[in-house]
Amino acid sequence: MKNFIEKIIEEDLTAGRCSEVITRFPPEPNGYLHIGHAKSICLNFGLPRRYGGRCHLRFDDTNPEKEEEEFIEAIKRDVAWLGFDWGSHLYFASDYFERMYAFAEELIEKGLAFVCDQTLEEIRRDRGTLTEPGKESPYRNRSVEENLDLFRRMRKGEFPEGSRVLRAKIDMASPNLNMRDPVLYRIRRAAHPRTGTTWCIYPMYDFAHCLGDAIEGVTHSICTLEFEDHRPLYDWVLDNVTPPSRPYQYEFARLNMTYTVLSKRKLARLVREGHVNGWDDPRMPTLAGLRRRGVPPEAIRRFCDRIGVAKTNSVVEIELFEHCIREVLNKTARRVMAVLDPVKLTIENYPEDRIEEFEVENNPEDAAAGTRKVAFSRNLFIEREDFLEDPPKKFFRLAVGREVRLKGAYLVTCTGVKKDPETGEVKEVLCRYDPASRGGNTPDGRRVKGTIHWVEEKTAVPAEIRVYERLFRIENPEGAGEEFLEGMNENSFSRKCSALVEPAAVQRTSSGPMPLQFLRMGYFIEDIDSKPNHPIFNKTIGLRDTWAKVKR
RNA sequence: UGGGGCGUCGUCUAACGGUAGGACACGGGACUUUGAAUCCCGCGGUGGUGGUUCGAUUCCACCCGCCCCAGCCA
Repeated sequence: MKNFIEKIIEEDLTAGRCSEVITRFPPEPNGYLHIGHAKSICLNFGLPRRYGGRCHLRFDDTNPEKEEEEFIEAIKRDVAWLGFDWGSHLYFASDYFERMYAFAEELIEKGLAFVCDQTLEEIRRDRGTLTEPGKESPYRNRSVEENLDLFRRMRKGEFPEGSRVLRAKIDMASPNLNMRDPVLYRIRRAAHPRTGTTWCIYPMYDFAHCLGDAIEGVTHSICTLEFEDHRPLYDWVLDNVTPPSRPYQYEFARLNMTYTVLSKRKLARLVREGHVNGWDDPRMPTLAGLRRRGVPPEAIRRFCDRIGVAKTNSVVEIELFEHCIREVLNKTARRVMAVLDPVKLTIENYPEDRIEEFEVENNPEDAAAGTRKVAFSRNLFIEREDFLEDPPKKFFRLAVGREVRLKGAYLVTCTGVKKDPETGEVKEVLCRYDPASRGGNTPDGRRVKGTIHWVEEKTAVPAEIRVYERLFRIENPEGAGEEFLEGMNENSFSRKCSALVEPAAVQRTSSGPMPLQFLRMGYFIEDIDSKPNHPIFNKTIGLRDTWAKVKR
């Protein structure tokens, strides 16, 4: 299946308009990358992978007031983690400032750019409106010599910030506002993270981006739909200077996802105002957050494959993303047993001092994952929600008089329950086991509907488990404007501080945290805050839960 | 109301002018030592009106709806 950009590329290749595909992923280092960027990254890096060529990582660092070194490093880390390699092609728009400056002088010499002394307010006022043409600047007809002189003095720092700009001389009556003598350069005294104070004039996006593309020999410059109106300006600049190559811009629809905000401003606000714990909070749709949450990069790549690339504004259901996460984790996550909310289970007819070991599989989807041993005794813990005093008809788990299988161990029948006399809370569940069911088998062929997970009291390891839900309870927080915070889910984060996990869950490997499936509960991964004496796990995502639907 | 874009199952996305297909979601069933996974089956769509054509999602006209643009942000 081909998307429209791939069709364009195939035509270009066939027609000989280019011999290889050179793309670029051009983030501005003013925030962290998120799942929406992943769509662009997969597209830009995927195209040359498919058709031959390369993709550059280019930082669009033309606004020193907003950009930071921290973001540059974070972005590199995230792109690499996603699985893409820019090789030696790491670039910065700021590397081209000198050459861009020369192109600006070329425009001035051709009478196609002028230095404008109007204030910001005057420029705005004279731009006109959507329905009325703008008014030409009184400085529009300065001589080439004067413009050159003024522009050079702008560069030297002779004028205060905001006092003058360089503008393209195009058409103040254009129905496309971007063509009404757009600003090309402005004066900014801020220190740039890379060029420091060597420059005090900085090129605007529309001037810098197309030239960056041309300098790098980019063939297909792919961006999002909101830049469609800028394409005439992209072309104008390249058509009016002598660029080293001639790239073309194509636009696709950015990703939107239900229950998620993806605008950089809103994400930055969540971080700044402390609604989440940083850019890598596991509830964040940032790549750093998803990584910490335990989402494998492969799942993100698959997701980007499946959502496709088109020009239709769309909102992808988060369920598709969740499906991709489960799909990958199901094949790769080691199974272990963990009880998040423990209640004692005592097997009355099992000897007090006996300990058995059972061999269980590490991943039924992957025989190569092998098996491990789990300890079993008279005293266990099970999930509190797996016992019900007053069970509904279709409840397959434990209740007085009912039999269930303890995964991998024995069948047990519930004989009673001990409760706190004050609160009525269940303190302990009592049962008797069937010695003939060792390993969870039923020699007599009887069928048990329920199989529950458990941990053994003496060997279980206490752990903290951090449970994350969707950050927003409303489907379209992005559409809620500035009030999007009101759509936040107050229960998006909770801790299970008295969880118990089997020892295999905390076995460390040298290659970083491994995705785990806590049997019947979901996928989890050890958090970076985790310590050997205080293991912490993040819930990546729950298993599909048909029972939850039956209950409803 | 100027300009630019976009309308296909609930959602996302395909279909040289020739049987509207896939994925997710949803519903049902089989299987199951995870109420998971897996496997079957089902559900459902071309914004509207005309026109061209043997035949239109595709071409044309008009209409309707949605998105983007008035930063010295990107």
